[in-house]
Amino acid sequence: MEEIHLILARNLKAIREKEKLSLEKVSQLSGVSKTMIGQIERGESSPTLTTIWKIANGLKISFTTLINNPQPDTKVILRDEVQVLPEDNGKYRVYPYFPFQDDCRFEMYTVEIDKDGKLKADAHREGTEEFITVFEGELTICVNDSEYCLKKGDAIRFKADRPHTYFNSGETLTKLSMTIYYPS
Amino acid sequence: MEEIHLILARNLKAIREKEKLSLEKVSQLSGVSKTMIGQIERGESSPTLTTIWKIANGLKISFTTLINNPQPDTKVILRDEVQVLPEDNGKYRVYPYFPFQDDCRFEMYTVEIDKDGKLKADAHREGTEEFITVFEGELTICVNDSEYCLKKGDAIRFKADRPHTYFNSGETLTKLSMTIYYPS
DNA sequence: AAATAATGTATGTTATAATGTACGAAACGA
DNA sequence: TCGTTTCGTACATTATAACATACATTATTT
Repeated sequence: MEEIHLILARNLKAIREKEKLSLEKVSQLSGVSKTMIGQIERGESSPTLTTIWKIANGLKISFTTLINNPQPDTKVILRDEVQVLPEDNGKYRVYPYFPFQDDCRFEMYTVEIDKDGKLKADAHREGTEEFITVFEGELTICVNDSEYCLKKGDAIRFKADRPHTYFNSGETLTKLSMTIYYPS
Repeated sequence: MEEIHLILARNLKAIREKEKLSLEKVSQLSGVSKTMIGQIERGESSPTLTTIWKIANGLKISFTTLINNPQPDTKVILRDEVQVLPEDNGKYRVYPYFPFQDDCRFEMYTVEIDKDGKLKADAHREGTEEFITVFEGELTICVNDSEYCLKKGDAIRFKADRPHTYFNSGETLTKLSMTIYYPS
C-alpha cells in the first residue's frame, strides 16, 4: 500500500498546477505557510487534520478530493513486495496481499502456519465474515465451540464476530487464503 | 464553523463506544498509542494524516466516516458569533455567515463597505459565479471592463472567474449579501 | 546585459503531535 | 476487605509539523 501522504502529495500538486496557482497563492488562500505546502507536495510531511482542512477550504475542494487515490485498473502484487506479519513466534505468518481499502469492504491475506502453529483471534465487528480456502496442509478452526478440520482443497465460511482460533493440526506446512468481509 | 478536530473527536468516541472497544484495544488495532487516541477523542490533538489513516484502517472504516459532520436540520447563526474578516484597512468587512462546506458548493457572506472602501478580487476558479444583493447604500462593481452601479435593492450575478472589484461609490455605508458558487 | 520580480527550496526555530511510563478510579473476584 | 484487573488520564520525553526568514533559480522587463 502506497503511503497515504504520498497520495495527498500527488493530488495537491496536480490540483495546484491544474489551477495554475503558485505555492504562495495557495498559502494565501488557505492560511498555511508556503513552506508547508511545498513540503506536503514533496511528500516530506504528513500534515495535521486542521492543516488539511485549511487547504481543502482554501481551494474550495472536498477533503476527499485531496486524499482519493485513483486506483489503476490493474495492479500486480509480487510476493517479494508483500511484507510478512509474524504471529505466534513466527510460526503463524500473514501476508497482506490486499489490505483493507475503504472503497472495498474486504481484505485478503495469504497465511502460512508451521506445524503446531496457532492463533487465537478475538471477535471482529458485528457481521464480519471470513472465507478461508486451504491450499496446502491441514487446518483446524474452532469457532462457536465447534471444531472444523480442513484438508488441502477444503474451504470454510463462518461469522467472525466471535472469538475463533486457527491451528495447524497436520504434520506439514499449512498455506491458506483468507478473506475478511466487513459489513458497512 | 465548528473546529474540524472536534468533529473527529466526537465521531471517533462514538464509534469506539458503539463497538465497545477500549482505548487500549483501538490502540492495538491501529498501531497508534492509546494516549494519542484519548487525546484525539478529547479534542486535544489535531492528528496527522498518517495517524488518521492508521485509525481508519484499524477500525476498518472509511476516512470520511471519521470526519463527516452530521449537520443538524436547522442552525441559527447569531451576528455576534460571526467573526469579521477586515480588508482595505477595515473599510471593507466580510462576515462569513455560511462559509464553504464541501457538502454544498457555495458560500455566503454579508459584506459592509465604508464610504470609499474598495476591494480588488483576483479571478476565482473557472466557472465560479457570484450573486450579490445590495441591502444598504450603493455599490459599483467592475468586471470585464464594465462598470455596474447598484443601488439599494439592486442585485447582480456575474462570472467571477476573472478579476473584479467592489467599490462603495455612495456617501453612506453599503451592506450587501454575497454568495459565491463553485462548480464541481 | 543588468535589474527586477516571481517561484520553489533550504535553514533554523517554535509549537505540538506522538509515544512510553506511571498513576488513580472504577469493576471484579477471592 | 484486600488484591487483581481494566480503563482512562496525567506527566515527561522525543519526533516532527508548522512557520518565518533567507537563498537560489528562472522569467520578465527595462
